[in-house]
Amino acid sequence: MNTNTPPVSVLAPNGCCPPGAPPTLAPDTALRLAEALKALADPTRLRMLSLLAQQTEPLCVCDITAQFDQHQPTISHHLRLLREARFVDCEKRGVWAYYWVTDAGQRALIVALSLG
Amino acid sequence: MNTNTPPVSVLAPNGCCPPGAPPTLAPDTALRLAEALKALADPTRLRMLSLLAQQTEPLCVCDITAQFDQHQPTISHHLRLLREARFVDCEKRGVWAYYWVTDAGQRALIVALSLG
DNA sequence: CATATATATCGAAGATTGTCAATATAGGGG
DNA sequence: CCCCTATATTGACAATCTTCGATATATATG
Repeated sequence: MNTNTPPVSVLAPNGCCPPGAPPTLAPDTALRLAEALKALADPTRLRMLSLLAQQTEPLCVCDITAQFDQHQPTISHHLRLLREARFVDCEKRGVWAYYWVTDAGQRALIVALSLG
Repeated sequence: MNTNTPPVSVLAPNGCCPPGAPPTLAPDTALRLAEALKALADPTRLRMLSLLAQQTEPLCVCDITAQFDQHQPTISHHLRLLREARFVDCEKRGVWAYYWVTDAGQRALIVALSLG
């Protein structure tokens, strides 16, 4: 189907939603979704999530840092944003901090990748 | 499953990907995905996409503008970003510009909504 | 042609974000 | 107790983003 011509019908005639159709987005829902999307909308964070999602065991920050060109505070900053979005979680063991992907983080990554 | 404890196994032991598992993200792929996610990561644009996805017919800019609290240049700016991301397309008829959601835009909206 | 209207573009102000150097915190080893 | 190392936090700066007023463009109408 050619999306460069106006569609005869896209979704939801008369406000009634056909199967699989997104309903109208309430402003507060849009805000919440936008926040989750912002946490994903950075190449470094996407790669971090991908890296963590491939691990059998949680990774410590120094191993994560080694995979990127950015400096340690920057990595720490991105990990914090991912944590605040509940896409990763962490645990301190001695001097080290170990990170892993949450269920929500895995779903988010799969969702992001599906954007092609 | 409790995501607040380190997982025994998340995905991809030894770099081998289990069914449905995201592969490592190449930097250029991450960049491209991040750009698409940025286009989605705004409450106004999410609501615009949702509004357009519900229409049987393309909507003209003045009708879109009427649904939001922002001024016309702001709406025009957001529509441009959605267009550059190929999530919407438009056509001029006389003085009016009519917008509709592309296939990619519909997929993106569904994907965004699936973030919960 | 003059005017009115719909939309886009420009330019600027303010907010947010990504990055890093410097510093703080805290655990482990001598 | 002192030092070394791993990580987090702070503060600064540049870049990017959102928004809006002003203006440009283009079409229809009288």
